Amino acid sequence: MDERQALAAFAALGQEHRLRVVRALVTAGPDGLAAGVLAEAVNVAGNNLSFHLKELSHAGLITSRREGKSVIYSAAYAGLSDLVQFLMRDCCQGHPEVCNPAVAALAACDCTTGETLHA
Amino acid sequence: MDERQALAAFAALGQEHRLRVVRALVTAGPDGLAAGVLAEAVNVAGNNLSFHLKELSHAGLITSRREGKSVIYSAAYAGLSDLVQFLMRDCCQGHPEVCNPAVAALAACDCTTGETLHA
DNA sequence: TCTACGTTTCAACAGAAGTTGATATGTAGG
DNA sequence: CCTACATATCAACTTCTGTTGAAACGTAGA
Repeated sequence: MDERQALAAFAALGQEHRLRVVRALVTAGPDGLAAGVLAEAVNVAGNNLSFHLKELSHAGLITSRREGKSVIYSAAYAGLSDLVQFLMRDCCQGHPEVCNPAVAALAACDCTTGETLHA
Repeated sequence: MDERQALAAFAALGQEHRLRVVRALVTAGPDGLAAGVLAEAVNVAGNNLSFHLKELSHAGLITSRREGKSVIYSAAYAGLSDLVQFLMRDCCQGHPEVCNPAVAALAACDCTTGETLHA
């Protein structure tokens, strides 16, 4: 991920409705949510939400697929990871005092499979 | 860190000059950089930079201290960590497939002291 | 205290971003 | 094919954000 992509991703996440959409989609998991369901979840008009979804899609943070009449959106887990990687890369330029708290935070996250942490 | 703070932080990082400032400060380490030096580094007029620095400060991403005539800015490592934690917290809502790539990315970062990773 | 230097504040402007309502596309069922 | 439903697009408006130039503040040395 280069600066331009990171910039787009951060800008996308720096908007209330879009941040809520991403959180809702990440929570929803790989199955994702239909645009209409999302619109209700974040309380945004459908046409307006569509605008934000396009923006998030361009930023590489979400993906979409059609299922019948609905369009299902889901979190782009790879994109989110890349963004974390970008932050980590920045924090690692010889100054471990930034990274270590993040590592500790991640270690406290119990969703890890144990393959990498808790070894 | 609550949503409002995360929102402010993401919005702050979603701006070219501010992202460059943060990267420069993170790279510079705890000693930080004077406002004038930063202005040259990111090629932004002093008064304009001051505006961005205030914004980053409000977002909790940087701190400042006066040293003689200069004002020295440095990265708020705790704030950056909190932001990472916020992303991690979101990604951990029962869906390890998001978290694991991030964990792998962090594991590849060689700035860790080895206390948490590489165990 | 006067001057020089570094930084910040302010008002004004220009441009971008978000919202809204109307309209269009695309899909399924009768 | 026609209708109903779900989503997307478009143009217009409003609001927010970033930039600029002028001026103020605060600090250090003569």
